[in-house]
Amino acid sequence: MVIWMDDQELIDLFRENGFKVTAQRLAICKFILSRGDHPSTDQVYHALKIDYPTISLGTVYKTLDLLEELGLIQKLRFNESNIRYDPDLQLHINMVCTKCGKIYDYKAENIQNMWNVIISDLGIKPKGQRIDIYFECDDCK
Amino acid sequence: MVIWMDDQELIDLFRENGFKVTAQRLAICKFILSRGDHPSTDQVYHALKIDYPTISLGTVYKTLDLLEELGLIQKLRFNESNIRYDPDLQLHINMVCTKCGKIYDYKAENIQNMWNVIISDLGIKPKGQRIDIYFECDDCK
DNA sequence: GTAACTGCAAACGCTTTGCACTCCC
DNA sequence: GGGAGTGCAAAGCGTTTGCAGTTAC
Repeated sequence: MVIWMDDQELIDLFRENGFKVTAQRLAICKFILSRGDHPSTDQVYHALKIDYPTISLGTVYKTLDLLEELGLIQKLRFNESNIRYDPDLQLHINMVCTKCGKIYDYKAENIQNMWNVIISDLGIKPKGQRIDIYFECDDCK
Repeated sequence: MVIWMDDQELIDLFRENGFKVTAQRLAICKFILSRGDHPSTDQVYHALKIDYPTISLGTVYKTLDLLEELGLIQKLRFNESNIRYDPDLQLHINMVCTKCGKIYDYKAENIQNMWNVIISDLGIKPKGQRIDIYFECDDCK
C-alpha cells in the first residue's frame, strides 16, 4: 500500500516535531512512502543520487531512522544482511520470494478480523506486528 | 515449543545427509533444540564454551547454518543486528518485547485454522512463515 | 588414508559515529 | 547567529571466508 502525504503535510510533520525541513529529507521521505516494495538503504541512496548527486549514505540512514521515530515507516530485517523499510504500518502480509527476494504486500479484510481475535485472546496491547510468508513467486518458478 | 530428538536420531540425521558427527555439532544442535527463546549465535557460543572451551564462533555459525539446511531451525533477524535461531518451524507467533528483547512463543489452534484460510485465499504453496507481535512484556511494564 | 570439520584470524559488508562545513529558521 | 543537518571518512560489529591442523569414518 502506498500512503499518500503531500509536501505540505510532510513539512508540517517535521516542523511540529522540531525537525528542520531539508531537500534531502523531503526527497527520502517521498521516495520511501511512494514505494510498496520495501527498498533497502542502498536502493534509496542510489535512486536519489540521480537528482541529489551529493547525498550521502549517512544521511539516508539518519533520515530513515527519523521516519521510523515519527512513526511513518517500519524497519524490517529479512535473512539478507541489510535493512529494508516498509512504509505500511497497517496489518498486512509480506509475501517474500525466497529466490529473488522480491516482496509483495497482501492485504485482506479477513486478516484483520483474524488478527483481532488473536490479540483479544492474548490480552495484550500490541505495539506493532509483522507477518511474512515465504514462497516462490511466479517469476521464479 | 521444544522439539525433542534423542542423540541417536540426531546422529542418524547427520549421517543420512552425509555429514560427520562431532561432539561440537551434537552439542550445538542439542542446545538450540532445547531452547524456546531463540538464542543468538553469541549466546550459543558462550553457553557451550563452558563444556567445550576450544569451541569457536565460526563453528557455531557453520553448524547453525547446517541445521537450517537440514530443516531443523529457522534463522530470524529482528531489529537488533544479530541473528537469532528458532527451533520451531511450525506455525506460531513470536511475541517480542520491544524493551528487553525477550521472545515468547505463542501457539493456539485457532491460529492454524486462520492461517489455513489465508493460504487457501492466496492460492500459494508457502515454504515457511513468520509472525511477530511487538509488545511490552510484564517484566518491562 | 582422506575428506570433512574445527579453530583461528583476517576479510567483508552494512551500519553507526564523529566532526567540520553548511544551511534552515 | 546559532543550532540542527549534511557529507565524508573512519570506526564498529556481527558474519563470512580461507586455511592449516585435526578428527571421523
